[in-house]
Amino acid sequence: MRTRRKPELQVVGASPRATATNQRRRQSEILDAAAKIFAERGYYGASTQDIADVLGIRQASLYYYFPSKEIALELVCMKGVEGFFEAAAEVAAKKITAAEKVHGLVEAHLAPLLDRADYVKTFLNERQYLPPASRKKVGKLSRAYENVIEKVIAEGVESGEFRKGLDPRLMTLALLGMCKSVSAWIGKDDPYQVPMVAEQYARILLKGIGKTRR
Amino acid sequence: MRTRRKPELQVVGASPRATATNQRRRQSEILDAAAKIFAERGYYGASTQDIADVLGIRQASLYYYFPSKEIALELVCMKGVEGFFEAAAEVAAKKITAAEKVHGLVEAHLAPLLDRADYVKTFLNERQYLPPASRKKVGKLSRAYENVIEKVIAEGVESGEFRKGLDPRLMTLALLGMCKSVSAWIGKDDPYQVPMVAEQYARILLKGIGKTRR
DNA sequence: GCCGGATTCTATAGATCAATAGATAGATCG
DNA sequence: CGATCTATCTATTGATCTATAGAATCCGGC
Repeated sequence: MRTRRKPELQVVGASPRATATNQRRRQSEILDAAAKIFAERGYYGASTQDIADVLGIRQASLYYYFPSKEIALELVCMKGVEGFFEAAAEVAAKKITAAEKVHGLVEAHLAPLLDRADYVKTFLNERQYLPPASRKKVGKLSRAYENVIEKVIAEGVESGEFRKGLDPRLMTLALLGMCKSVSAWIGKDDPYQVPMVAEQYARILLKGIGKTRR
Repeated sequence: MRTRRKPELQVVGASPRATATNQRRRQSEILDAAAKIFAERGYYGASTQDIADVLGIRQASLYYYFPSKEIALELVCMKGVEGFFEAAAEVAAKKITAAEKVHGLVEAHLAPLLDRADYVKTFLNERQYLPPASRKKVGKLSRAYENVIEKVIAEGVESGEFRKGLDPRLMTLALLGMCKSVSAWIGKDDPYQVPMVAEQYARILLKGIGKTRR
C-alpha cells in the first residue's frame, strides 16, 4: 500500500515569469538529493526510489528532470569535480614557495567538502560506475587536476626546495589519498573541522617533503 | 538464450578420501572469485552471475557453497581484515623507536596487497554494505587495528619523539588514508611495487611526524 | 472561470537478480 | 552391481528496479 502524499503547498517563486529559473532551481534540488543518496549508499546501492523519497515525490517524477540514472550520476560527478582544476591552477600560478603551494593545494582540495560534500564524495567513489563516455570526460578533468599537483611537486624537487629523488607522482598519490579519505569521515563522529584538518595534513606532508633543516 | 557450457572435464582431487579437503579448497576458490568481483565492481554492482562466470559454473551452483550473497561478502571482508590487527600489534610490541614502528606499520598495512588484494579492497570499500551484525563484527576488528596505530603515535608524541601537540587520531587517519588509496591504484597503470611504496610513504609520514632536526 | 503550460501522479512494462526446488551425472563405497 | 554421496545443473519464483505512457493537478494570466 502506498502512503498518500500531503498536498504540500507549492512554494513557487514569488516573482512571475520566473519559470525557467524555477525549473533550474528544482533540477538542482533533484541533483542535491541524488548526490546525497549516491554518496550515502553508492550508485548501485541507491535506487531512484530512494532519491524520490528524499524529495517527497514519486519515483517516476524524477524522469521529468533527468533522462536516466546514469545521466544523474554524470551530472553529480561533474559538479563534484568541477572547480578542482581551476582552484589548483590558481594556487600553482601564485608567486609563492612550493611548500606554500602544497599547503594551498591541500586547503583547496578540502574546501569543497564544506559546501558540496555529497557531490565530491560521489565523484570520488562512484565515478568508476559511469558509462565509458562520461567516465572519460570526468577522468580527463581529474587527470588535469592531478597534473597540476604533480607539477608543483616536481618543480619543488627541481628547485631543491623538496627532497631530491622524491617521486612527484607517488607524492601526488599520497596527497590525494590522504585528502580523499577525509571525505569518508569528516562530519561523522570525529570532531574535526575542515580548515584544521587542512592545516595539519599540509604540515604532515610538508615536513616530509622539505629538506631536513640544518 | 543461454550459452551451453562445455562438459569441462572434471579435475577432481586425485587422492581418494580427500573430499573434505576438496570441499574446502573449492569453497576458497568460490570466495576468491567473489572477492575478485566485489573488488572490481562493488557489492551491489556485482551479480552472483558474474561470480559464477569467473568459475565457469551456473549462478545457482554458488548456493551449494554459501547461503547468501551477504554472507559471501562477510566472509570476504573478514578474510580481508584478518591479520591486520595481529601484524600491527606485533610491530607495536617490538622494542624499537616509534618512528621505526610507524615504518613497520605502513609495511604491514601494505603487505597484504601482495597476496590478497581483492579481499583487502573489498574489506576497505564494501564493508559499509554488510548487514548490521556483520558490519559490527568487522568494524570491531577494524577499530582494534586503528587503536594499535593510534597508540604507537600517541606514545611517540608523549615520549617526545614526535612533534608535540600532534593529534594521534588525526595522524592515524592520515596514515590510513594514504595507505588505503594505494589499494586503488597498485597493480594498475602505475609501475610501483608495494615495498617501495611502503618505504616512500613511511618516509613521508615520518619526516612530518618527527621533530625538526637540529 | 477557463486555458495552457509546467509538474507530478498512477500504472505498468520489461529487465535483472537473488534464491529455492528438484533433477542428474559422476564418483565412491559396500 | 547397486546404493549413496557430491557437485553441479535446469527451471522457476518472487522481488526489485529503471524507465515509459498517459492521466491528473496546479497555477499564473487572461
